[in-house]
Amino acid sequence: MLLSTKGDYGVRALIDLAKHAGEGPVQRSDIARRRQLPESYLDHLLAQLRRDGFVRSTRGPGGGHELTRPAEEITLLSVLECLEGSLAPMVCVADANRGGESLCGQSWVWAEIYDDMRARLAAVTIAELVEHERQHERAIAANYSI
Amino acid sequence: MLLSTKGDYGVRALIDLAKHAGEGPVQRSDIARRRQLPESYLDHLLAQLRRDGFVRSTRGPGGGHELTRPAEEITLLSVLECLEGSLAPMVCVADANRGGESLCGQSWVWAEIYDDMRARLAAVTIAELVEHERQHERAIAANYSI
DNA sequence: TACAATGCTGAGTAGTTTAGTCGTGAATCG
DNA sequence: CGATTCACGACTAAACTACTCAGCATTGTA
Ligand code: FES
Ligand code: FES
Repeated sequence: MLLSTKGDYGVRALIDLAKHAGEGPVQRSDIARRRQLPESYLDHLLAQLRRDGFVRSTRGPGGGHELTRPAEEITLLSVLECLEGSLAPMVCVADANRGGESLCGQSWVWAEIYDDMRARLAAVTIAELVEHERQHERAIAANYSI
Repeated sequence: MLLSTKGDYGVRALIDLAKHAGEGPVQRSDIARRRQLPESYLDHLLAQLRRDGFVRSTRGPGGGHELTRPAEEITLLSVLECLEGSLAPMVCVADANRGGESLCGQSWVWAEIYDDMRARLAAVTIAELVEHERQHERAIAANYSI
């Protein structure tokens, strides 16, 4: 039932990019270090994200990666489906065969769960995750400053 | 993200047992044939279900498997967790470390999704699935009789 | 132009998981 | 006893995961 690490890692990377948006390209090595990801693995994830138009990359010195659009417009759902493929918990509720007859009498439950899940993931943007993180940092800072 | 077939198969088997409850032990081979499951695989699933107290088995001629309690008391969640282990979609939201600090800023989303999912699965019983199946059968029958 | 910094790509890989099969043994009924 | 049924563990092929690595392509700077 577990997602692979790809989705998690990819979202972490995009959060990092969003946080440094407007400061020019961010390098792979910086993302990897800050977010605790294996750099050579992150490489592949960024490639996929680029293919799907989430990021734009520039080579050469001073190069790196940037978001192609504001973080407010990037939903968690779109990122995860880019990196993980379909998030369907059962083959019979995958997007392809939604018209097909219910095979085993429990598929309707999974269909409901899947719809819920997608709705929740579609309602969260990378920008919100960045905001959450900033709030969390402020809370930590406040704790120490008291 | 996909569940393994174990959960699906196991639920199918329990639906079959529930449907024939009160008619004495049901044999593996019958379940396998009716529900289109590989019999020698079903074997392992029934073993697990027995270990966890969902079914009781008797050997010898006329032996087979029966539910230990009414289908109304068996939730989908309990069956799936028996056969699949934890259904957590991310390690960081697994039951073990629910107290642990959020690691990467998106775990709260997954925690919400996981809670939703468990709630939905806990709200459905094997008895309801049997009822659904019976209604479906009646609908088919009605269609043909017209 | 040389060269260093950076990203791009595909091949390879060790370990794990999935979805089973098979064989042997144990219990039970007649 | 012998047929029937479940019980259990060993085994396996195929797929997937989470990587690493080597080599190439592109770009900025001196
Ligand atoms: S076949 Fe899809 S839930 Fe059983
Ligand atoms: S570490 Fe759990 S969602 Fe990222």
